[in-house]
Amino acid sequence: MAYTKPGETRSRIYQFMRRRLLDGQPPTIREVQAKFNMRSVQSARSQLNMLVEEGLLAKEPGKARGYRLSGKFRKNTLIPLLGSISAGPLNTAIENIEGYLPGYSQSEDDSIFALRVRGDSMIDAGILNEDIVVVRQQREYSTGDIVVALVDDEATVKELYRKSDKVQLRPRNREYPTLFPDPENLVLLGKVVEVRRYLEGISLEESFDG
Amino acid sequence: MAYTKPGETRSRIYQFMRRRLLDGQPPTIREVQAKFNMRSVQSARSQLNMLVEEGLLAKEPGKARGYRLSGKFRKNTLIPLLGSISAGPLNTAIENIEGYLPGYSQSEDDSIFALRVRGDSMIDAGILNEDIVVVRQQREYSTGDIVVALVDDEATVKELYRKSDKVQLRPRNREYPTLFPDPENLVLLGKVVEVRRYLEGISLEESFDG
DNA sequence: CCTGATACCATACATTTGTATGGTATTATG
DNA sequence: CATAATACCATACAAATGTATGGTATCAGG
Repeated sequence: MAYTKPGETRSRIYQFMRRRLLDGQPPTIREVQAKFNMRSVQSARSQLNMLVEEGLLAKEPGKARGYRLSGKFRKNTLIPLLGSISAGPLNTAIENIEGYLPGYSQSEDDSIFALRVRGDSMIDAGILNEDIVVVRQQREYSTGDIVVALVDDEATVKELYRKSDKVQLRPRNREYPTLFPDPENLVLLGKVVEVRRYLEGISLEESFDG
Repeated sequence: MAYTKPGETRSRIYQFMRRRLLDGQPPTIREVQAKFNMRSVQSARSQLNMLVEEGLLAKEPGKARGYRLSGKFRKNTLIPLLGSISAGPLNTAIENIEGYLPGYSQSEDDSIFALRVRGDSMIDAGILNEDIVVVRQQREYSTGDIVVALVDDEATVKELYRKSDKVQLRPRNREYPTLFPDPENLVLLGKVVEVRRYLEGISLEESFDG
């Protein structure tokens, strides 16, 4: 019986693992074995080990179904949808979580959250009232970024403009005025990295504490 | 030592399970036991069993980490992002999957897929060029639904209008004409239930076959 | 207070699943 | 062809995990 070319099986196993893990159902080694018609557990296991060594997978040794997607790669997580944001650091806002959205996160400690947009000041950027924006906290912001800023204790979505020391928060709707916040009092909660709109009344995940 | 009120622990266990399962890391019974400071495996197990009986959880008996979220409830799944859609049923289109998006699915056998929008004919509905629409196949469509239709072997996103037997596919951009497709040749691929826009160059999951 | 339901515990056992050891066959490459 | 790397196999064992049995303590309602 011919063997597969070196690396070929491993690549296919990785695809399989990836799908299963993203799907929330980590397989056992023996499931991999069966899936690829191997007659020995060890055949599957050694392939998996090599994937770990290559850094494509991670694992918790000894634990059943212990393979994980490597931290190097994007990972499915739940993004908290915050009901309202008041002043203060984000930690305090965690109190009122309206629900969770399934989404990506690049790195483990990405600070990502979601907000529902009120108003139509960004309508020309395709962000409508009631849309949900996914926001990532950052240190640096560039001109042209769509950001969430805290103005008068209220979160607002605007386009950021910077020229030397002056900062502008521009709406994308001619009926709204550009804001010229005092740079020292400007609080940027993060950059909008994604926009979502649910066209059907989808009740998001209830919040959980446990 | 006082016991918790009936139902209280169970509710908290459910929250825990839910989070872990949505997160793709099904816990073992003993993990639940430890999490809730129980001194017996069976304490945790019986609670979990009751959750299964209540229909809140499902399980694969005998399997390690075999608890799942019940099918009754919305569940995180991966939505395939189709590269291009040609004529024919969806099954044939599965060939060219560009990637996967994390998303919800209501029922197990929901036929859901995603498409990247080409063109700006729906710009007034806040759907821009390159946006991604999540589409659910349906039998019935109503006036006002935003649908994906197959016109000349190409998928197009439009607003559906119906009057007696006449069907219109209206763009939401005055520079584009309304289409009056022959009702018999009209192929509706589904209804747009969600719109997404990634503002950063996010390379979606590579497609996998295995 | 009585009673059933519920929350728990202790312990043992069965199965699933990860791990280890030692081997043969095939592929790639100089 | 010689050699190393790789793809596989068979079998055993150990650890993690699910299951079963038989209990005691607390809660809730009449």
